[in-house]
Amino acid sequence: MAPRRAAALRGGEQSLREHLVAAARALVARCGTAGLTVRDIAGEAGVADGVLYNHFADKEELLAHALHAHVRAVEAELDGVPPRPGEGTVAANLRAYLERSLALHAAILPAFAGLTTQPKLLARLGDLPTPLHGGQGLRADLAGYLRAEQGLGRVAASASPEAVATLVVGVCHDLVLGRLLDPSGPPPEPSAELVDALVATLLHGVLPGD
Amino acid sequence: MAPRRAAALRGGEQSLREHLVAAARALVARCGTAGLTVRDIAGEAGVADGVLYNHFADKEELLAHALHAHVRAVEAELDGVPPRPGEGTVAANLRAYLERSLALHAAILPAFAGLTTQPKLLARLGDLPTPLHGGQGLRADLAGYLRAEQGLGRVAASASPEAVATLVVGVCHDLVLGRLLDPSGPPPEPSAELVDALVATLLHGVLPGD
DNA sequence: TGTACATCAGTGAACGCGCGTTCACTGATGTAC
DNA sequence: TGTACATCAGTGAACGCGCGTTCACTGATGTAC
Repeated sequence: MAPRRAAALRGGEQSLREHLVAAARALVARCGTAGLTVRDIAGEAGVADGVLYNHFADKEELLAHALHAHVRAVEAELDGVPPRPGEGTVAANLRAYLERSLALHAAILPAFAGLTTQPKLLARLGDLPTPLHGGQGLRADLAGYLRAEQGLGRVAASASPEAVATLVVGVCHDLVLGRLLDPSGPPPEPSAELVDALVATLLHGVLPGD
Repeated sequence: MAPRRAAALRGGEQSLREHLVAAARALVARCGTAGLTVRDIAGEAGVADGVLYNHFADKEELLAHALHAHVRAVEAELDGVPPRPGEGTVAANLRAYLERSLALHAAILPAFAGLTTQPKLLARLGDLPTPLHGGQGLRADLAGYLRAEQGLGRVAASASPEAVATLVVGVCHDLVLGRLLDPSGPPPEPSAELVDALVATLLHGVLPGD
């Protein structure tokens, strides 16, 4: 009772299911889910076209797992830890959050681009055990950080942590989407000047005499 | 030398080309370009499947014109005129720009969703005479408005108009994208409280004692 | 230890469907006489 | 004015392709004797 083993797995110890998710994840990270075929995935995995149906109900279930794995991998690769309230300066911490968020979205958004038009895949994603953050975790972290700084008096009590978090995440969407819609675009990183100006705006606002 | 006339045009005076663009525009506005077939368009137009190739090189050229028309129509429908520097208060004007931008993106982004994954269509869009603004016009308007207010001393000289414009447009992307990725989402309009908080953040920043 | 057999995950050719696109045909209108 | 013909945009059945999915078959491994 030990049947055939996939040629691609000879010598490895991974299960074929995990192997398929890993292959799909590599492709999704590179080109997103749109235009990705089951044959592409089987080819990347070095495995027969049909096997995936021995482990997943359909293509979307496999892709949902691949997206899920990708997001968790990117989050795990974010270097350093999020800034802690009371340490350093609020300016430096806000900049750190902005840069973390930019890195996260630059790695994740391309994979999610086109997802809005794949309701079947969105539904499969919703079925996964841990609801997928998709950058929402970082947004909540930032809002929490700001609330803590309000408690310490380093951020105005009148400020809205949710509004700031929305502005920060929004900027990331904007910068990454702009690049996706213009393939001849500039290098991935936004200029240090723009990041400076964004942080300064969030800190001081635009009104004169602050 | 007056050949056959499309059944759907009987009584109308539009050219079939314009009729096709209008039909495609209606569908694109409703459901975006992803999953839209040439048969859907022909059906909406009440016309034979093949006619579009008498007027356009391919499906993408027609869709590019449809998107173009849609953006211009939405821009034309935005009510009122953009705030003018020196009039009213900066706070009210910033809010007006934010609300204009939200309305614009709510109407346009769904049609652009999934565009990142259609390079052929992106290329066709780039071929169109007027380069498509896609909300970039409003961004430039806002930056220009802020520069003018700087000249009048109502906005700090140290502020960055580009950063503020990026934050405003980014928020719109964020709010609309969030709704697209969660079909069970809340009503289109973000709460007045959030808009208030966003404007206040842009005006005053988060630092205490401003 | 050696041989015949049962198991069942992996294999990949084949199926069916929907899509973009083509093209032989249709038929309303203008022209020739 | 009336009739025969030429024009060519519109028509829609058909083509070819690529996709997701299926399923009869393969063959490495464990079991029976």
